[in-house]
Amino acid sequence: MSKYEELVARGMIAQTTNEAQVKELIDNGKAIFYVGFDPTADSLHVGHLLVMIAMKHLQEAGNKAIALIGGGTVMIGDPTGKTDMRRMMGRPEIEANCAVFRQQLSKFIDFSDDKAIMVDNGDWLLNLNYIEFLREVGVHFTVNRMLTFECYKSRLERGLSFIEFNYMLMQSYDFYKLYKNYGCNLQVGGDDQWANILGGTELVRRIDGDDVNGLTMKLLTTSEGKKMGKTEKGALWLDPEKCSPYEFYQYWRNVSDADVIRLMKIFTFLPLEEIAKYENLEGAQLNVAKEVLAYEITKLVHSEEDAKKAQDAARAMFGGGNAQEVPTLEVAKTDASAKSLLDILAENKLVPSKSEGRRLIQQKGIHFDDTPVEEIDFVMGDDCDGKVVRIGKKKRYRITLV
RNA sequence: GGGAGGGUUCCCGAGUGGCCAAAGGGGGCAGACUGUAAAUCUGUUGCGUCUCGCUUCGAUGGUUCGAAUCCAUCUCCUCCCA
Repeated sequence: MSKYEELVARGMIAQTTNEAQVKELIDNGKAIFYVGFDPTADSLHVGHLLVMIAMKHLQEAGNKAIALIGGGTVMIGDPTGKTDMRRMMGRPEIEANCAVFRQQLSKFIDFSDDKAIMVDNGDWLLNLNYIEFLREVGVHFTVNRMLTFECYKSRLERGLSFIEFNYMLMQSYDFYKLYKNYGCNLQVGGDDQWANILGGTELVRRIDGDDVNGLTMKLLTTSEGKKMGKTEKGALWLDPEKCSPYEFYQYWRNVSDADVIRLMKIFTFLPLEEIAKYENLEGAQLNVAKEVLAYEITKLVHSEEDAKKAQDAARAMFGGGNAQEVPTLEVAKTDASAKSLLDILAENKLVPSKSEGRRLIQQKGIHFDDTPVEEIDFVMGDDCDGKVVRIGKKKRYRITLV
């Protein structure tokens, strides 16, 4: 099975501009492909993961990767799927984000020996001359054509500012620049990027008469059609500081039955034949598949060691065993019998507010040492060292007196 | 520039002087049931020193015993005309 066929079989590919050409490029290691990341936050998140995995697949097949950081486009803001305009960001913030992205991306793709490069479109976008840009790029776009794109159509109802309307030109220009400077011949992105990618391929064709291609990946949704990767805290971050490997593991461990196999094909590098073995599992047996899924992805994003720890912790916690890997909660010796458990939890931000915590206690959602906490002002006492506090069903912390 | 209609709690959306911390739905959280799943049922969903108090309904000021609701100014959004 060729690489392209594998990607299809894994259910990752949504659309291509020219399937035969794209397949030919990828399977022969001739693709010089780029993926854009807008540095809107200080970490990548699960939404980026799919395309990062795709990059790894493509690089393994011998293709050269270009990671484009949108230091320029981020100042415009992609209107696709957005209701409001993006917040404008300052350069220092953007540059800091770029550094993090590079570090996170390097877990997936190999930047050594020019096998992959990272560029910032701020380098060419920020100092553009408006008139020149209009003459060079603007002439190739017709408004009527742009308005036929779905992403703009929907925005016409709600209002679309001129600055956002230009996003497509910027991204198209990126493709053109990369094609010129690095011989980039393929853009890879989420399926929501389809229109922007087409803009780029057409621009290259209009200016140079050359064919470059686009490839989009399926958008991640759960079996209920919801966007994946959102947790109560917002996005599911790849940065261990923002989302611990344990939390990360748990996210995947808890996916719906209906999603496991599909996610496994997309997010792990396990051979398809091996995944096929899990496909016949039913009911509770699927938990095995979920463990594998969670383990593999955690290993990929964090490390094998983190994955092991997370798995041990999860097994111990839910299997009833001795959970050494449970995150610890440090409590000052003087507080253990002086302050109520509720206060301590609130101080450590383990409950969003005291009212919320109070509610949890009333609904028997908080357990101390496996017994439900009954009183709002429950105090743990001095012998709480090593005991486990449980908040809700899945959050547990081991008390350590300090 | 002219005219019309709007900005309500995480989101959508009721509320047009006191019974409003504000209906209903979505989402979230918790409990039951389970397989750390889904579905279902129940509870809950501003904050706190919690049978009470405090802060919220675009902003500021005003009328009133009392305002999300009335008035004024400002601001932002949408639509129609130019």
